[in-house]
Amino acid sequence: MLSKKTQYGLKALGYLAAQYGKGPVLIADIAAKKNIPVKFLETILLILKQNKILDSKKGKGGGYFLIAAPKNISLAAALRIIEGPIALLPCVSLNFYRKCDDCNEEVCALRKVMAITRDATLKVLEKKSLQDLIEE
Amino acid sequence: MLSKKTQYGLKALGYLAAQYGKGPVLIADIAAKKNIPVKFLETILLILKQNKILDSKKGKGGGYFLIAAPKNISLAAALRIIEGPIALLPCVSLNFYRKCDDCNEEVCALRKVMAITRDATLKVLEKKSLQDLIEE
DNA sequence: ATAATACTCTACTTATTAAGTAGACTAATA
DNA sequence: TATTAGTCTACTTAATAAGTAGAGTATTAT
Repeated sequence: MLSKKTQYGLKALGYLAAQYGKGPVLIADIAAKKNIPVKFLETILLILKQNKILDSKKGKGGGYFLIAAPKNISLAAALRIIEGPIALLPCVSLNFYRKCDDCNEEVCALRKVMAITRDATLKVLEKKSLQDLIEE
Repeated sequence: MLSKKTQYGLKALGYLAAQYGKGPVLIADIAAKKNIPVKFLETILLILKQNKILDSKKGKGGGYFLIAAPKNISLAAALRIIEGPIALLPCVSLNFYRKCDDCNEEVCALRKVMAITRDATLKVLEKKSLQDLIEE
């Protein structure tokens, strides 16, 4: 299950996607509209900025905004930044690979199944984008 | 990511699948072969027994064994018992549904995407079984 | 019967992560 | 230069993960 942090982050991104092209949006605005604790949201947006999904402006008229068009940012990319690995086991993660404690990766049956599962999940998440998080 | 508990549980089930039909297997045996802390494994196997995946016999010649043939137990079923929900959000879980805090489920775009993701993941996990966890 | 075997159950402990908060600091604008 | 608004460091609290200890109960062999 996704952490609250990730859920908040994706909701915020959906809101910013809807406002794309309309200039910076206040943290407080997003927090209010999406029912997210302001201080918590600050840290989430900062992480997204450090990872080149968002940019920001300080001072009056400032706020956060998407660097790229919503349809060009996949949910997989967003998820990896906020939540971490998408795979169910570290040893089949494409972006956060870690070796298993002591199973032989060539042989491990669990690994094989989890790699297939990862592919199925990724096929959806790589295709879907922030565009798909925009509410009517 | 799956918890250690779940990884241990699935490895143990894979081992029991390989021994299916050969009578009870000792906890200590499984633990030794699969490098799992014995006491931890005890609690995991007990949960699987309470959920009708395994049965056990006490005393000499005792141990744990699968109730049904490995190919008749899906990974989805095993995962749900040990790990819990397979979906990424409580509001799209088929077996562990919980309402989201304050988003409108009819409208929520995130929910829609996560339901599609769940379906893709389940399509694999429902089809794969303990048979697929048997090592050559 | 009874000793040995092996699962069962209650009750911990310890470490890590999740979730959120407080407050000072820095940059941009009017 | 005052106001606005994001940035950064450093907490706190609660929950969950991961594992342990030890007594109890059922079964089998002698």
